[in-house]
Amino acid sequence: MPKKTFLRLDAEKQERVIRSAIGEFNKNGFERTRIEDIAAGAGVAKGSIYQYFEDKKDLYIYCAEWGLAVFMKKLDGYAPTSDMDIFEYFADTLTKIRVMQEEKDLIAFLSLMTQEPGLAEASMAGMYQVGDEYIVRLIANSKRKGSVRRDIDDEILKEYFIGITDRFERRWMSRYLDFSREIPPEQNEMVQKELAQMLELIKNGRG
Amino acid sequence: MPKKTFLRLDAEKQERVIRSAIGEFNKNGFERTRIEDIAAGAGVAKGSIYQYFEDKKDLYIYCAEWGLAVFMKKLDGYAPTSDMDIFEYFADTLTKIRVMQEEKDLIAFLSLMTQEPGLAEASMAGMYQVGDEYIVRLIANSKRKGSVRRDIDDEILKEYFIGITDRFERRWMSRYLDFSREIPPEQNEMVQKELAQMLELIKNGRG
DNA sequence: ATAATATATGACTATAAAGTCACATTCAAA
DNA sequence: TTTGAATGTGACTTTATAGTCATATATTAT
Repeated sequence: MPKKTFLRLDAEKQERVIRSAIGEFNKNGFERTRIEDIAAGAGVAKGSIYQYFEDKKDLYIYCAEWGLAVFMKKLDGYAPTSDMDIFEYFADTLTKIRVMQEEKDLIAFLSLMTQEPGLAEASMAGMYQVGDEYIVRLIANSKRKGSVRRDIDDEILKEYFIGITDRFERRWMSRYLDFSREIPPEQNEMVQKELAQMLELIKNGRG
Repeated sequence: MPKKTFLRLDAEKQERVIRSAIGEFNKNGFERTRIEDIAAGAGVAKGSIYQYFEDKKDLYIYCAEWGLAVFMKKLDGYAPTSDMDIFEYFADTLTKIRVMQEEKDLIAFLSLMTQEPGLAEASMAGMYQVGDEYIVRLIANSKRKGSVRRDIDDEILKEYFIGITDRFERRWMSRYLDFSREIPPEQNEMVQKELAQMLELIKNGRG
């Protein structure tokens, strides 16, 4: 838990500190990250970090919570509507990728977090859960509408969809990491073409 | 590179040291692992570790290489034959899971390795490549035989198959982690049932 | 049996970075 | 404009553990 001093800081400075920390943790992992570098990156003195947080671990955990909250808020704008079909949802993957691409540092941090032993495991649970809930809802909607077969267990369908989409999202996302802002149109076309093939496989099978 | 002293040790002692190191690196990550603990786990003195390896990093890299070699050898017995169909291959997933389950520590170590910045990235490449090559060969065989449709790019098919199977393998593997040796038969039945549903989705589609 | 060489050990040293703190600076209130 | 509280700072202290080394023990050669 950050100290009250940190919470009284103006939002801009808070974010500067957290983003710097996330960047460093991301680059080096928890142990190899030096508080001094985080401080330098945020343009404050090392001592200040200790005015804000109990210790390095406290800072890390706050980064996790903060990052998770920001990420979830972003994702929220991409939540499936109550009667949305899973295919409609996937059709718009490009938007999702773009949203995530804006926060690539954050996402990299969140996914590395899962590997840090004994730090923020608790915070993580929530993250996966949200994604899972979306898929579960979409499967229910789709079964109701008849666009997804009803003879397969929901659990299996969930794993199947997550397996495929995670893999492709990662693949596509990595294509956008290099571009800072302007994305060449052929990039988008390429993704759309691959997406179409992916959906085709899901719909008509025979791998 | 280990020192010659280490290489002259009898195989049993070498393995004890490496397995202990892998266990510790696995549990704590590179930085948080104490050489003293590795030594204790292997039943040798801390100083001995430095008779065997240049430093901690040297030991880590050797663990990576050793682990990779062991893993590949195990996997080798599970390579697809030159005319094997991808569905035949998947049908026997249970064997693969069992083989991997015997080396769960090793596998956990190898997959965490990818996250350690600047240590054994080079060694990793080989690992993924092998799995990829298997799938590529299986896709070619299957397209030839007609059990996989020919109108989808190999690259897309590869991502699709790896996405699904990775996800399910992870799921199933985690079920076997708790059991040390005797596996209740209903466990195997459960996996077989899920596998059947997974294959059904791949074959006939409609998510 | 003796010498020479290789291996084992754990108390010790060096070092890097976490965490502290006395003092400086800024801010807000009266 | 003075005063008290909050915030900022970086030189200093502490701590943890990587890595060393003098010495002991085991092994091998002659």
